[in-house]
Amino acid sequence: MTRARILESAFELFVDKGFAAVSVREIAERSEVTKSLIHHHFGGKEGLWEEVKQLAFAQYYQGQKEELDQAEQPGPELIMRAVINYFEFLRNNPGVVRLFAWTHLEGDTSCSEMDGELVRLGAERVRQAQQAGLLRDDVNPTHVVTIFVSLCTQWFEARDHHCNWPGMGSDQEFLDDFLKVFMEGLLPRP
Amino acid sequence: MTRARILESAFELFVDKGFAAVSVREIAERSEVTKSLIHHHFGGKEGLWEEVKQLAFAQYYQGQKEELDQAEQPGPELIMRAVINYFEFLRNNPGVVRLFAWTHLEGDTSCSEMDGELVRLGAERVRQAQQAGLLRDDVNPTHVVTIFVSLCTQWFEARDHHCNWPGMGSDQEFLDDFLKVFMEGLLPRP
DNA sequence: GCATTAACTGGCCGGCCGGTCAATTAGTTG
DNA sequence: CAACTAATTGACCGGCCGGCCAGTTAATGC
Repeated sequence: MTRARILESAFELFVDKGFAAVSVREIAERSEVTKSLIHHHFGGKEGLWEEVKQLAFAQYYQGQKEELDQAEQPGPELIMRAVINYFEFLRNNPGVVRLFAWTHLEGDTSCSEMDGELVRLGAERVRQAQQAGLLRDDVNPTHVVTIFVSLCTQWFEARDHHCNWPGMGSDQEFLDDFLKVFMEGLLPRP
Repeated sequence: MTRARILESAFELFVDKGFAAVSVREIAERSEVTKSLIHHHFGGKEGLWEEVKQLAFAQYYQGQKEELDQAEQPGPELIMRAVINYFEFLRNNPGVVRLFAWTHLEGDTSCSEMDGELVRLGAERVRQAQQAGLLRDDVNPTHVVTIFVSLCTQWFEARDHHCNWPGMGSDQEFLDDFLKVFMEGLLPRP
């Protein structure tokens, strides 16, 4: 469908250059339609941008919600699996990562509630594990989730940047080291 | 001086909206000069952008290098102080944080060597502490540095975004919790 | 098969974009 | 003061921007 082709081209370009640096003409050319048609379907550049974002957000939200909704006994293993899952999602969806980054810089907070809900779910799991004595309880559960989320996010956002740092390992090696430190730092203190 | 006033206005606008979304006219208006003068002094929009970035990078590099060059016995306390120092720098220079973020998204790697050098210095400190038996030695030192750099960076980059997450604490509270988990996770394993 | 709606086109608009240039003013040096 | 340089201006350029609209083609329903 034409609509989908436009959305795809727009996604690629927005991911690559950000909203301001992409022209409607460019999107039209890549999706092999006329500029007018984009206007017809999306109302304008802004409308298209919103729809692209919404699609990406929905994809993100759905994938993460699924994982978090699986009712299991909270504990270190569950937390770790959630982190790995999140890490994998970002690895497989670099476009979404960049779209989020552009969006944040532009001050768009439309995905705040969505993200807030996911964080709330994650923090609840951490809290349960704390109450069960499986994780140290002297740290804010929301902070724990934020640590995991921020680290995964930044790893992929700045990947091109720090992949050249001396001594840097692969995705997997970084994740392993990062989990080693945090999972053990989260264990109950004697 | 006029040149400095232009640079200041440009910095503010670029920080706020990114390179593509700022017009030379806008910068001229804010700094109360004519568009032509900007051309005269900086050669064009691109030239001004480069100079703004270079100034910010220099400021960043200088501040961090100073801290890292202080010859002290490496150990957990030194690492912790470096983290706190980095965190404070970002807190006090939100503009620089955003400029870095825009720059990364645009694929500019001009600050990669600079950052690489800082990371190398930090990793060296970690390695020394590992060899002295003060930190666990089964993690890549570069990864350790990357972990705390990424976390501090992301905290301030996405601050507006996650400050509304339920249960989120203040800058200080987050830093405290992060250090609690991170520093204990780095201790030598029995 | 005819009416209605949706998909799609090309051309045009006013406006802003970055950049250029000749001319003017201010500052400096001898 | 004169001569030269640097700072600064305003007017102007071609080009691209997003948006609009009248019109055409294609699909849909009765």
